[in-house]
Order: sequence, then structure tokens, then C-alpha cells
Amino acid sequence: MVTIKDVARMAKVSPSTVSRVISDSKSISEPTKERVRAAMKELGYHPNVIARSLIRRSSQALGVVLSRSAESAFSNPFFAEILRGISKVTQRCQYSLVLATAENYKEEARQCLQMVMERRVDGVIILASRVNDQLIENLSETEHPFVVVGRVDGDQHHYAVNNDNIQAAYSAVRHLLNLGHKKVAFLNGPVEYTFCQDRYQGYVMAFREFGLTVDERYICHAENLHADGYKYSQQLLQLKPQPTAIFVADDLMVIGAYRAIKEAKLVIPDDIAVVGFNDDAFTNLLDPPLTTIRIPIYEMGKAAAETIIAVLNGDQVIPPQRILSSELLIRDSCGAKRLVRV
Amino acid sequence: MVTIKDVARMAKVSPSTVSRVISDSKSISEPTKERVRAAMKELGYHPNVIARSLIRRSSQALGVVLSRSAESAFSNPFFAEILRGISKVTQRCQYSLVLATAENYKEEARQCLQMVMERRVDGVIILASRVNDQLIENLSETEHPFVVVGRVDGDQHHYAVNNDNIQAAYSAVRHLLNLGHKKVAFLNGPVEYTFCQDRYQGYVMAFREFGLTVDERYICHAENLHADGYKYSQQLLQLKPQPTAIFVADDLMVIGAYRAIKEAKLVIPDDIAVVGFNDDAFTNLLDPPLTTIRIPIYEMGKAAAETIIAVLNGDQVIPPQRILSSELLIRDSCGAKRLVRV
DNA sequence: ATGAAAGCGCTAACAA
DNA sequence: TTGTTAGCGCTTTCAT
Repeated sequence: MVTIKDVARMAKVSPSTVSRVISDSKSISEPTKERVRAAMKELGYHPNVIARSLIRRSSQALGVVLSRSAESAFSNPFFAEILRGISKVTQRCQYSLVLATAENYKEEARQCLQMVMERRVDGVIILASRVNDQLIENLSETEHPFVVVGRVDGDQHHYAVNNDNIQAAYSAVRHLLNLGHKKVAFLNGPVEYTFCQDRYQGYVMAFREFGLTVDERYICHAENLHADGYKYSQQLLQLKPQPTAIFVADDLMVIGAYRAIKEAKLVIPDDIAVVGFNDDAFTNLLDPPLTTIRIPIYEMGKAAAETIIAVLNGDQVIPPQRILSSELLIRDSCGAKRLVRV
Repeated sequence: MVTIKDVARMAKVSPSTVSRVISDSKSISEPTKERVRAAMKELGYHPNVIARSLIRRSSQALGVVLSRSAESAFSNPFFAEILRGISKVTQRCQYSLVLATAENYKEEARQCLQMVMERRVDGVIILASRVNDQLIENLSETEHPFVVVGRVDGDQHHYAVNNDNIQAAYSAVRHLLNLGHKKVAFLNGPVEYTFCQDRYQGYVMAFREFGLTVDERYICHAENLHADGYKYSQQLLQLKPQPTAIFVADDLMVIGAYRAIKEAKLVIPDDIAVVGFNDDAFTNLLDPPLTTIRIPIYEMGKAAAETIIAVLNGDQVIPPQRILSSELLIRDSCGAKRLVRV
């Protein structure tokens, strides 16, 4: 391996001079710089980031925790989109991106904690947070820099980037109630996620506003966003009186919902209306095209990465929590057709 | 920061003893081990991987190059799926995963090369290879370990994992020719990718077998798999005589193709048949559900990661090239309905 | 079974 | 402007 010493020897300078040339220090004369650079080129020298990280006490790397089993995370367009936003920023800021993945959340949390404690990464981005999130608690205790995409349960002292889940769910449900629906079922995601709690809250808000009481039988919590849409939709359709609309908290579950509805010989939107969440690319291809909430996922990824990098630079991040707003995209699954800003 | 020295002091041993306890050396007595472990726990000690990497000359990290602009890569389900396979293996083998992303291939290649030359990663997985691939050439010259997902143009001395593109395209086109189609258009991807070349070859093979001559007007190469499906399908539909079938080299382009076909007031499969490639999750939701090629993407990701890790361990990898087989999934876009193994 | 010492490749005082 | 020196936190001979 070519080291700084080899370059120094060849250019007939000391190793520290070579180091200064690498960082383009202005206290080195042009002729020397050129001689050193020539030597670097001739020898095919490349700085060893590991050695540099050791002495600088910084790896210039960011960790990303998917916060779900890798299985379900990778199949959700949300993660692709948020990773795209994150990577956009990391490449601009010269950080590298380390992915933490595992079969389950506990293992993933362990991996993430290890990553940061072992100094493999300088900070961590957590995608989605849970009620009583152990990882977030540990990260706070050990004082490692992190930023959460989502709302942190309880305490407000964390850096976080989120979308307006309450507001978004509220406007989705209000849209249905405005269309005259009374029996609006809610196919929500796993209760342990704060975003599901928030969407539930938005649902309740809309009901309150319309002077309607929430019937808990019409609300269910899927465990797996990919697999459970079908099963729970079937259950909801069994209810008497049958719901005339379903608000689905993740577009991934809409696929199963559509199937269950069609198998029950119901027609969307005539017999039953559907609203989704996320505006995944495929929702426009469904029959009928889905009315859904668009959230600025890419922008959230960018904001999260910018935040953690600012924190690492010791910059003030004000405010520590940012909430990006979403919009209701009205297509054909409820019977209307226009665009409304939330 | 808690270091090995702090632990040593507390446990009243030397730093080297602590190091031996970390690696669970059998030359340390049980009582000492326990004393040291207690000290580690009390101090909240965690080994610094950076320091370890420096002395071991190994970062225990793998780099992944998307081989496209991050933009188009992340939106393609192929990458999510292959990353899932890769991460499955890296987590099992205690490697971390570093993503290289950029706006364009040149920049991405630079980043990848840098990653490995700077010793940030021990080896690299390249997703998709090009004709005359500069990155692969550089990696070979500098003798850095890498494995390619796809077929490497020219030389056969690289480690690679691929699917049977020629065979797969051949069977897709043969399926159409068997159904009586003569004017089978081919909406292929960018010519610079070897997988597109292979799929073209399979197309030609099928034509040969049926004693038909290939009309180059019926073949086009999209530059962007996401955006160009619509445009090129429109062009193909303009041809006289109009094609009665289109073989589309990536499911992502099928979305645009369906739209162009429907806008031309043609009915799938009655007026025109369509075959896709990849079996992306949404293809089953299209109207009509798409007949497409299923390739074992997840398995390819696993195989690629296993290969590079074996190489890094100095194990023999035989054979250096592996080809996984695909199958034609017959749904409704050609008018038939059954499953055929290629 | 344990310790002392050297050194991985780099940076950054402190000198000169 | 440049060189000397002392580490960063760890592992690994070589002693004892």
C-alpha cells in the first residue's frame, strides 16, 4: 500500500508536508505542492480514510436505520424515496451512507447502536419512530447525534423531520365525510408507530368536527403493511352496517383492499370509497386511480440529512423539529376529481 | 471517549490483555477475563472499529454501486430487491453496507473507486454493467476486489452473478411467435448495458428459430427506463404495418406502453400483446395483468454478496460466474394464462 | 498467562 | 515555508 511516507520520500519532503498538500494548506509553496502532487500521481497514492478518521475522530459517514424488518422496508417505495433524498445530501456533503438492516427491530436497533458506538458513523438517521422507542432512548442516553423521520413519542428535545400526519388524515377523512359518508372505516398501520397514532388522531378530529361518534369496530391495525391489507379489508367489509368508505393508512395496503372489495362484488367508488396514504407511484395505475395523500418523502429525506449534518458541524438547528406539509390528491376512488391543498 | 487504556487501568491489567479479552483469546485466564469484562461494562466501553480497521487493514464494509443515477435507480424495484438480498448476507457476515450514489455514472464510478482506494470498503458490488465499462476496467487495473451483477463485456476473468437474459428474452419472444405474432416490436433499454445486448440477442434467436427476419425498425432503445416507455411505444405504434405485439425489456416501461396503447384505442391483448421483464410487484395490478419474466433478484443479491465476501476471505470461488435462471409468468396480456418454466 | 513496545497511516502542535 | 515529534485506539510480536 502506498502511504504518505512513500510520497514524502519520492518528493523529498516530510510526511507532514504531504499531509498539508492533501488538505491544500496555503502555507505550502506552489513548487512544493506540484512536486508532491506529481509524486502522488506517479505512485497512485490515495489517502487512507480510516487513518484520517482515527485521528480526526470522525468517520464522515451517516448511518440509516430502516426501522422495520429489511423485508418490509425495502418493498415499500417510501424507503426508496427517502433514501434518495438522504443520498442526495450526503453526496453533496461528502459523507458516506451506511445502511443498518436486520430481520427485526430489536436486532436493527442493536446494530444501529453498535454502528455509532463503534464510531463507524458520526450520526444516525432513524426512519419512523415508535411509541416508547428503545433505540431513541438509548441514543439519547449515550448522547450520540441522531435525527428522526417522524414524531418522537413524549419528549420534544430531539431533532426530527416529519409530515403533518394529523392534518393529512384529518383532511382525508373530512373529504369522505363531506361526500356524505357516515360509516368510514379506518385501516391503520401498526399501533406502535407514532405516525399511526397521529393518523388516528386526525381521523377522530374529522369525526368530531362533523359531530359524529367514532365506532372502534370500524378501526383496525394491520401488523404488516404489505400483507395485511387484504385480510383486514375483508374483516371490515363483514361489519353490519357495512362501511361505505375506507381510509387506508398506507398505499401498500390499498392493493389488498381493492382486491377484497372487488371480491365482495362491490364497485369503487359507487358502493365504497377508498382513500390511501403516500401516493406511491402505482396508485395512479389502479382501477380506479386512487385518491390519496401525497407526502414530500424526498424532501423529508433531504431535510433529515441536512439536519444531522448541521448538528455534527455544531451548527444551531432551529427549530429542531420540522413538519412538512402534504396534500390530498383527488382521483377517482371517491367519485370526485380535483386537487386540493391541505 | 472510553478506550482500551481506561479499561486496562480499571481492571489493573495491560492494554494488550484487554485486547485479548475482546477477541476472547484462550490464553487469558477466566478470572482476568471477568475482571476486564466487568470494567468494560462499567465504563461503557465499545471497541473503536476505525482503530481496528487501521491495524487490520480491513474495514469489514462492502460498497454497493447502483450504476445509474440515484434518481432512476431508487425508483426501480429491482434495486430495492437486490439490496434486500445483499443486506441479508452482509448482516449475517458482520459486514456493513456503504451505498455509492450520484447524479450520473461517471460521478458514481469516481465515488466508488474512491471508496475502495481510500479503504473505506474492502470490496465492491456493481449493479449492472456496461459495454466497455470504465469502472470495471479501473477496478481490475487497481486490483480491488469486486463482483458484478450482470455480464461483463469482453473478458471473462471477473466475478459475476447474472440471470439468463438471452434465454429469458428468447422464451418471451418465442411465446409471442408461438401465438402467431409476426410483427413483434422490441422496446429495449439503453444500448450501453450488457443486459440489453443480451436481451436483444435472445430476441434475434427466437426470430431465427421461426425463420423470420428481424426488422430493425421494430426495435428501439429507451434511454430512461422510467420516462421513455410512453414515447417509444407511441413511435412503435406509428409503424406500418403496426406491430401486433411488443416485448418490453423492463416492467417500468410497461406503464408508459400501456398508456400509449390505450390512447391509440387498441385493446390488450386482442389488438396487441405485451410481454414485460422483471415481474415488478405492480405488474399483477395492471389491466390486464402483465405476462412478464420473473428473475430471481433477491437471490442474485445474496449470491453477489456471498461471492465478494468469499473473495475477501481468500476462498476459491468456483465458478467465478454464476447464472441464475428466470421464468416466464403468463398472465393476461397476451391472451393465454398459465405458468411455464423457461 | 500477562506485559512492554512497536506500529497501522495519518494529522497537528511545536520548532526551526 | 517546512520538519520533528507525538499521538489517535487498537493489535501483535516478542519477552518474561
